Parts: sequence; structure tokens; C-alpha cells
Amino acid sequence: MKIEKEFQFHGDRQAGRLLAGLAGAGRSDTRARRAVVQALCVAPDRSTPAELLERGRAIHPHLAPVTVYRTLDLLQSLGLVERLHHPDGCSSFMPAPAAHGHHVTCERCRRTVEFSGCAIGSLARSARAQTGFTVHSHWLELTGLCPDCRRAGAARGRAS
Amino acid sequence: MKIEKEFQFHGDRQAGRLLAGLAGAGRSDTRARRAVVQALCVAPDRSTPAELLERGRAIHPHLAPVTVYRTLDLLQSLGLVERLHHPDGCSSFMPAPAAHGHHVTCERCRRTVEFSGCAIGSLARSARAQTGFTVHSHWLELTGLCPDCRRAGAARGRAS
DNA sequence: GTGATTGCAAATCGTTTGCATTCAG
DNA sequence: CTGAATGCAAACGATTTGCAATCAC
Repeated sequence: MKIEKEFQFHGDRQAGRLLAGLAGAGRSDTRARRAVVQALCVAPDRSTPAELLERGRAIHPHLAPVTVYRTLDLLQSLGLVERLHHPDGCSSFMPAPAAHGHHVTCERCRRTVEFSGCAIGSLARSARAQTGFTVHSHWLELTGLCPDCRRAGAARGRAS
Repeated sequence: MKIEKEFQFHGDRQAGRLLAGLAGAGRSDTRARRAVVQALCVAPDRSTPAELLERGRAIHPHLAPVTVYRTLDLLQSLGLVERLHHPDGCSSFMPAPAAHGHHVTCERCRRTVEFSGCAIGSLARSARAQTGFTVHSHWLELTGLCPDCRRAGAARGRAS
């Protein structure tokens, strides 16, 4: 399988896109930011700030946690990354997808993938009908099992 | 309007339901728990732990924050209250609705109401088709404007 | 009485802020 | 050069934990 390689290419392309976005917004092209962006884009799915710090330090050893947060905030404000909220209050991040979609997270391996399509319309309509609220935005996360974990772990419980 | 009164009645009924649930699970019926449960049920919508502490202390002045959290955890583990996660990592709580439904939160006044019905099925199906993930659970929050705020603030921009 | 429950105080942990230093353009 | 960006250290704030005192049954 060349999947890793594919991801690598994909990640590089994505990193380029994010860096271009930063440049387009008139922001400096610094080592720290490159490190964070690359750390973010080498992962096929989402990353926590701590993971980004660790991976980023492989590229730029001086990298500080605070810079990871600031860079992520900046990228998010530019719409270049998407923040995923965890129930425990922490966040993780992934490069923003091109089209509006949603995530599925594997409850065993924590892998998160994007899928396209958004059928929230009917839900919004019924919300409107029942409550009088007009819906402006929504946030949805699905949880389940990815194919690998389903195959591998049907018998076992989920890993913590 | 007697809506307040209605809520009062509704809240009392709901408080009774929660207390009954605790008793049914073999848990002690303590002052602290009663205070938290009542504080939770007098609100027509969700409450933060801090709000519950304040309201609860009106009933049981000794109430400590830690007890609010522990009681909420317990109620949640019994399926009697539902936890709502905020993007900033905090939580708020509301008595669990009878049927599976979702929430709409007003982006201006923060009021949250339930509505029934769950059209996630089609979304789960398309997730499965596109990603291979099987969906076991989901979490959805809708954001928009409640009728009052829409009426009051139609001319103004939305509050941040 | 006895184990569950409570509350105080201190700890935790992800995240943010103050401020002096360093870097990119 | 000069403002933007960084990093260290300290602050923050919601939530959790250790442990002794208290309460419900």
C-alpha cells in the first residue's frame, strides 16, 4: 500500500494551501508557523495541540505551546483549519475541508474523517416548526467504528 | 401569561422524576442533591454548574461546587440529565428529555430548547457509504435565533 | 453504627496573558 | 529598521482529587 505516501503528498499540498492562505492574509512566513502547519498536515486526521507541539518540535525545536495555540487560532480565524471540540473540553484541529461536510470519529482508534453532504435542512425545518427558532449554524459530530477497527476488534472492547 | 407558573409545575414534576430516579438507583436522598435537582428543574432551559450552585445555595446554603459536579455526574450516569458541551470547554446541563431529540440554542440570549425528531439516519447512511464508518452515536447542536430575539433584533446585527 | 455523601482545600490541566526578546520584510 | 511574532513564566478557570467530618438509612 502506498497510502502513507498518498497522505504525504496530500499533506504537502494541504500545507502549501495553508501557508498560501497565511501569505494571502499578509501574515509573516515564520519557522514556527511552518512547523505547526506541517505538523498539522502530516496527519491524515485531526491532531491535538500537544501532538502538534511534539511533531512541530521535530521541525523547529524551539516551538512553544503558546505558539501552537496562537497559530491555530490564526488559521481558524482565516477559515483554514477547523476546530473539533471534545466532550472533556479540549480541542483538536484539522485542515479545513473544501466543502461543507461533517466528521465521523472512530470510538476506538480516534481516527476522524470527513464526509461530504449535509442533510441538516430537514432537521432545521422541524426545529423551526416546533420551536420557532431559525437555525443559522450547526455542529454535528458522529461517532462509531472505522472499517479497520470494526474488522479487527469486533470481538474485543474498545481501547481506551 | 402564566407561563412562569407552568414552568414551575413542570419543574416540580421533573424534579420529582429525577429524585425518583435517584431513589430507584439506591442512592441517598440528601439535602445537597435535592438542592441541585431543584435548582436544575426550576430553569426552563439549561443551567451552568455555577448557576446551579447559586440557585442551590438558596435552598441549601452549605452546598459546595464539588457537590454540584458530583451530583450532575451521577444524574448523567443514570441518564437523568443531559450534558451540553460549550465550545469553550465548559458544560451546562438540562433534565434529560423523554424522547431522543436535539437542541437549538439562541445565539443572542443563549436560551436552549429541545425539539423532538432525529433525522440523522440519512446522514449516517451517507457517512457509511463514503467512509465505511458505522455510526453508533451522534451529537448535534443547532444555533440560531429564538422568536423573541428575532423579533427584537431583526434590525440589529446578530450579537457576537 | 456504618458506609455513602459532603465540603474544604489543594491539585490538575488545557489554555491564555504579560512582557521582554527575536525575527521577517 | 520596525512592527509582527515568539517564548518564557506566571496566571486563569473550570473541574477533580485527598481526606476528614457528616449524614442518611
